[in-house]
Amino acid sequence: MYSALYNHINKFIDLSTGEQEILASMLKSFSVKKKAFLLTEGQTCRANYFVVKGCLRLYFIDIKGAEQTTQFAIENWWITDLTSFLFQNPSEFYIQAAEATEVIAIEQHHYDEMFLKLPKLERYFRLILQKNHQASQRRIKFLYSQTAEERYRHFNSLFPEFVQRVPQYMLASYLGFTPEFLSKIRAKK
Amino acid sequence: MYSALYNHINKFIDLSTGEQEILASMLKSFSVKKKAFLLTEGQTCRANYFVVKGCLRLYFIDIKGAEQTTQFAIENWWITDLTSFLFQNPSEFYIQAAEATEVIAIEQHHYDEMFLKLPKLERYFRLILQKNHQASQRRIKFLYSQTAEERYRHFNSLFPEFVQRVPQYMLASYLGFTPEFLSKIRAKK
DNA sequence: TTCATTTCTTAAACTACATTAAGTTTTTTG
DNA sequence: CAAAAAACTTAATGTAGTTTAAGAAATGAA
Repeated sequence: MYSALYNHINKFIDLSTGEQEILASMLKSFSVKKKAFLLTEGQTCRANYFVVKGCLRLYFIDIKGAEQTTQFAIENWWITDLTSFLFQNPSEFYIQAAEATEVIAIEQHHYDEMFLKLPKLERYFRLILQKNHQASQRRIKFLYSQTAEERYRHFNSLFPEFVQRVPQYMLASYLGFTPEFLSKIRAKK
Repeated sequence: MYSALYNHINKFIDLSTGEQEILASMLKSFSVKKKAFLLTEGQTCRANYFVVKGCLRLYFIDIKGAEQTTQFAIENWWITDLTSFLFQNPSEFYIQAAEATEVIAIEQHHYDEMFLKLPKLERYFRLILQKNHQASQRRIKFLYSQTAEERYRHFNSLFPEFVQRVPQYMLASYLGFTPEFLSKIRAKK
């Protein structure tokens, strides 16, 4: 049922079968159709989502009405609007499936309970959050260090398969420019 | 000696006097003069730094030779180049004191040991990293949602005292524009 | 308290990227 | 598989922010 998550957890800590069962009682697993939403603006973010298969994205709508993608999550990544999730207040973000996606969710009312019942998971989530923090530091450096064109070429060389996987307008907003400009860059060469 | 850190930790978990002593054996505390470096490009980041008093900044030098500030840390914040710290490989960043600063440091060779000896601290650092992740999500949204001028005015209204505290050229690079443009904005009104 | 260094300001010329708008291609859906 | 919707392209025009360069002000050191 939740083996994708158990496998991931076991890369970082050892979770016994008994502990897996306790964890299972606090999880949900389900499919999300392409373009369906797990969160929309104004809603409270109910869960922290682990992607088993597929791709989710986190975005918001800016003042001009344009979608700004701030994060993607593919297989074995967690994604949520952390502030809305932790404090159960209204979100300014959307979480949408960029592809048909299978997720495992831990809802907020189980989140604290999980750490009480399975304190081992403190370590797992600390390590996951460290990876997230590394990713954020890399991301910020990336955004500050290059022009839009360089950012696209660099991203494309690092993750060519991912670039193929999502629509260009999502990628353009993730990289911080317009779809029109992305077209222009691609036409160049 | 380390009371600023103990106080901070005790906001999140309960650490006994005995546990504080164990922790103390893995910490160092020292002063950093204004403009002095805790890390420079090419060096391996030795420690994770907790600011007791003062202000540190994390920055890198971009292709054009300009300093790009990616993070500030004031009282009660941790700062490090996480990738270089965790994997002990050469950093592309500098960590510099923006003011005379007192820090508490945990060096890499004590970091894993700390979690073995004091597993309670898994929770503390998980919660700290959650706060960091919230801050990153806010930061990215902020960078993507507004023009340079709006970013400055917004930041200035949120943290007026901090804006006074650091040189404008550091702030400009943190907000993603040039010092000249910041001057222009400020002259406007 | 003076000299040197660092930081900040001003302004003109420039450019990377946005905007707008129309047309084309691809994907989705009944 | 046809029609509609979504995604992508092209190109002209516009602009927010950069670059360069020089001078002014503030800060720090001796």
